[in-house]
Amino acid sequence: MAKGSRGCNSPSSQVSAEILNETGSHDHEEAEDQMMDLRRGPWTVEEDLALMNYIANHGEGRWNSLARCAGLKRTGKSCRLRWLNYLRPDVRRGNISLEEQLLILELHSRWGNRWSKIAQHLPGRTDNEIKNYWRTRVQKHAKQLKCDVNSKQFKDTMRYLWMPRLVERIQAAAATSTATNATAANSSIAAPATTHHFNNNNINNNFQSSAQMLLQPSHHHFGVSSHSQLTPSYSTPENSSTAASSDSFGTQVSPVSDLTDYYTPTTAAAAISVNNNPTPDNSYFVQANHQVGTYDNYSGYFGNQGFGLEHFQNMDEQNNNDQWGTVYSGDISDNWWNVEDMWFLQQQLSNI
DNA sequence: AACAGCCGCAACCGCAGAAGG
DNA sequence: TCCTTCTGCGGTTGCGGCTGT
Repeated sequence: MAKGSRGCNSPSSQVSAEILNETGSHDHEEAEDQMMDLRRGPWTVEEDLALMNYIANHGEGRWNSLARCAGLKRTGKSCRLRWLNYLRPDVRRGNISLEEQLLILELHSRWGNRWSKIAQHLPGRTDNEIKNYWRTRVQKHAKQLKCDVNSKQFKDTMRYLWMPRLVERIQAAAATSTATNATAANSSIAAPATTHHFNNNNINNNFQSSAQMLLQPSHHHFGVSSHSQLTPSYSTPENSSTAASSDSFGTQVSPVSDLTDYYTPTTAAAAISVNNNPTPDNSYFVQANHQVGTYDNYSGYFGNQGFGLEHFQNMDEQNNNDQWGTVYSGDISDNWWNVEDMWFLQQQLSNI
C-alpha cells in the first residue's frame, strides 16, 4: 500500500491497535506515533463517546492534546476529522437533496474542487461528503461520457442539461408538496402549522415563479419541456444570444460572479447564475426575500422558499430512488438523460 | 448459495499555511 | 527571522455492503 496502512481493519479486528512502525521519514509526529500505539481505522463506539464527552466538557480545538487528554489513542488529526465529519451534532446525513445537488454543481463550476468552500454553503454537509458525492456521482458520469470532468464539454452538459432539470425537479417536488399541503389544509384535521413549510403559499409561488423564469427560453435559453424532453427552443450556440456573445456556451466567468455577492444577509437573495453572468437576462434568481437570517442555515436560505429542514427530509423521502443514481445508471427511460439528450450533447460537442 | 465486481463512504495521507514561541 | 506545532485542505485508499451472475 503506497499510502497509509489502514488495510485489514475490519471491525472485529480493530480492537487490537495497529502499531505504527518505521517509515522513510522521521518527523516528530511519526516518532511519537511509534512510541504510542496509535489506533487507526474505523472508530469504535467507545472512542466516539470518549471524544464527544471530552468535547462536550472542554470544547474542541488543540486536537493533539485533546486526543491525549481524552485518552484516545488517535492522532489529533484523526480526532478532528471524526468530530467534524461525523460526530458534530449539526452534521446532516442522508441523501443529497435536489437543492443541494444544484448548489454543488453551481458552486463547483465556480470554484472547482474547493470542497471546504462549497461545504460552507451547504449547512450540515461536510467537505468530505461533498467531495465523495462529486467523485462517486459526477465524475463517474463524466467518465461514461468519455470526457474529463473538468472539461468544458462536461461543464456545459451540467449547466445546460442537469442544472435545468434539477430546477425542474425542485419545482415539481415543490408543486407536489404544495398540493399535498393544500389537501391537508382543506381537510377537517388541521395540521400543526410548524410542521410544514408550505403554509405560506405566497412564498412558494414566489419560488415557483422564479423557477419558471429560469426555465423560460427567452430568459435563460433552456427551453426544457415539462418532461425534460429537449424541445426545439432548447438553446444551442446558434440560437442563444448569450452563447453568441461569449464562447460557444457562454461559460465565461463574470468578474462579479462570486456567489458571496448574493449569499449575504444584506442582499437577501440567493442567486445562481446559469452562465456565471449574473445579469437578469441570463441568470436565475431564487429570490429569498429574507427578513432575517442567512444562507448559513436552511431556514434562512431555503426556509422562506418552503425549503426548511422538514422539506429537505421530505425531499429525501420522495427521492429515495436517488435522481443521480438514475442518471448515472444509464437508464435512458429516465427523463433526466435520454436519447435526445445524447443527441443534443453530440451536437454541442461537434460544434466545439 | 456462492462468487465476483461495483459502489459509497469513512478515514487516511501529504502538503501548505497559520500561529506561536 | 527561524523553527516547531497545529490546523485545514484536497487527494487517495480500501472496507463493507450491494448487486448481478
